[in-house]
Amino acid sequence: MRGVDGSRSPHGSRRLRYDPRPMSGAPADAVLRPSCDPATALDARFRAAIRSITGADADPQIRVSGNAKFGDFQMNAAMSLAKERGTNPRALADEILKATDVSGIASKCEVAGPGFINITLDAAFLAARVDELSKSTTFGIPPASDPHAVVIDLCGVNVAKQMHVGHLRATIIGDSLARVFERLGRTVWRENHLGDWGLPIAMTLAKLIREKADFAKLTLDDLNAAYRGAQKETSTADLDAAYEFRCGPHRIAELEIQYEPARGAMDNAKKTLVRLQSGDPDVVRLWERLIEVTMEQVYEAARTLNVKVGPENNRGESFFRDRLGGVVDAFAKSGLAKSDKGAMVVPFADRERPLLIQKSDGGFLYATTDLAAVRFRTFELDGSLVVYVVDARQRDHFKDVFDAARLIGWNTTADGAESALVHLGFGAVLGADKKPLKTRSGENFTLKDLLDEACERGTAEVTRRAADPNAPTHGLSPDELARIGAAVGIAAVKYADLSGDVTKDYVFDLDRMVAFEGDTGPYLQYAHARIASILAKSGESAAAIAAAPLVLADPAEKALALHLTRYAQMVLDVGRTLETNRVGAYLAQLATLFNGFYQACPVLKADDAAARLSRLRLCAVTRAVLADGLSLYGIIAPERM
RNA sequence: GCGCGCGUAGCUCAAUUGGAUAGAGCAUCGGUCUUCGGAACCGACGGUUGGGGGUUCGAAUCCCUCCGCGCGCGCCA
Repeated sequence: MRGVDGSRSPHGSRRLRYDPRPMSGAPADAVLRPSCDPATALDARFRAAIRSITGADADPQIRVSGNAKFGDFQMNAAMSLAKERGTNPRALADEILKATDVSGIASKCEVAGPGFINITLDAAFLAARVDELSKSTTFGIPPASDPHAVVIDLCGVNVAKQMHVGHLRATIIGDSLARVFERLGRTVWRENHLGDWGLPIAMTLAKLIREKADFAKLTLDDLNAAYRGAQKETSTADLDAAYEFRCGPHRIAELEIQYEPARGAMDNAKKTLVRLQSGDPDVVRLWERLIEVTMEQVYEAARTLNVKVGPENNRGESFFRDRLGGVVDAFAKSGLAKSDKGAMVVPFADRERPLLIQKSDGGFLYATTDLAAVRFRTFELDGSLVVYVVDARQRDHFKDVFDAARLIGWNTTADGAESALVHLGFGAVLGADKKPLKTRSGENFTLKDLLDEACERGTAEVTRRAADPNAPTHGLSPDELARIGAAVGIAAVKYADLSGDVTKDYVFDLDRMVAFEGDTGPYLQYAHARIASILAKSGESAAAIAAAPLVLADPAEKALALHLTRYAQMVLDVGRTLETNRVGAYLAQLATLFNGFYQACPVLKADDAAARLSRLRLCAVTRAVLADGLSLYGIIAPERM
């Protein structure tokens, strides 16, 4: 089971990175660069100048200026290069600047501070980049160079268990990453590694059979209750402890009698497991019904969340059940696994803790299934990148599994390309008291509770505003308002989660999550709706707007345009770092810059027709980028709200 | 005991991956306001980046150390 309530392993490193093209052999300068980003041209020009001076290929370190007063970009390489050469950084910056041809790109370049080169872009060059971006069907993102697939392990739901707030993260972070890689032109596999096999499921099944439950009418609550009941009635914790602490024979005998029913229930569960494993059609049918009932909630949550997870993504533990023996054999034959106290373990050179892949009773473990899944994902799904969006506490587990996979060479695709195996461990879900929310304590928010609440609050807010006769939403049907309200409420929840560092712990605060003001999902939706409104009111055709020449005269126009051209690089960066919060930061900045532009530059009331059309075009490009960016979070951008 | 992670404004979080004066939102206070959509905009207040030391032109970021909090540690998943 992939449960977010699992009890294993801590965080991944704060900076989660992997080499996106590990064995492709491509030279560094072949790294994808969007041509609509001015930084690409600047990089090429300064790189050439540096090569002419030093004779070496060095990163010119082109960065967006942290402060607008320094211009649009800065080149930072002079300082580190001067250090290597033992020369004066400012003098080297002067030399580089003299040797750089910035004609047609920059209107001003100057050396500042300890050796920065501040660059102000030429307005016409910037306008041309926006023009290029607006004509691109991929928003300027170059075609993917890696033909292999990206595999994303997400959702992590367990059969017979209610989804709770923790599953929100595994689901929407995974889906968002999948959308990013789809935007980058990669083939993406969303893998829902269901906990649908093994003793816990058999225990639940055995209990339901014994109690003659009506499987046709089973609800998820029934399953949940049976799961818990089965766990409880088979527990022999006190007895196990008595053995462990070598209690006297009298005490143990006493407990043996007390726990006789538990032994019986467990025996019964094990017999059910054997029937299930041997393919007994009666048991298999009931087992399938268990999965069906469980998954209904997942599909419903996915619909509500606008997440692309359905039956086609189900590939759970049961899928790998016939491959587990092969996993152990492969490790045994290659000499990587050895017998230890009757169990099979894979030892590691750099640490004490081995990876247990087979129990002394012959049974397989979580790790065995994961190893089978790694092999499937790299060899059969052709994944050169396999991302596991799973609770950060399972870090040690994945470190072991990935290292074992590398030892045996399963981290390669069928054609021999190296696969990056990455655990994206998200932080714990904490309560207002900063303590982890306990699962199965009965009182905690289920995922459904959260989503219902978000949709209700969103609908209430939209309905309240629609009561104003001047509101664009005035007069819409209750159904329509509820549809928009749900989009707003869900946007609030998703944005609150995805716009932070997902590897950090997460304070579950419903009021904050469904806030509609400030740096929120609805703020972005609002900006989108407002732009859509302007475009609709303009009376101009989309074709006329798209063909308008761009004139970037006002600083607010330039600032907005510059940010638009950076969209492609931002998406590439998310693909490289798996940091979904970059999308949110970019979009919030975009909305803020648009609002600044909106404040400073009249659009419909512009002084002349050319400026009006140019500004309408900026609006249109901004709207398109905003909508595409929101789609990377799976957030719907309504025309009115 | 061993291992891992975290610590930034009152609160929730950023910081272009080592760059210039650490930025947003919320909250508080003040302003814009007969509006191209106020779910907005502008401003003020708020910081010894847990403490200390080190590396260098330059550190929230890298190294060491201490403090505090959390997580994990082979026959569950």
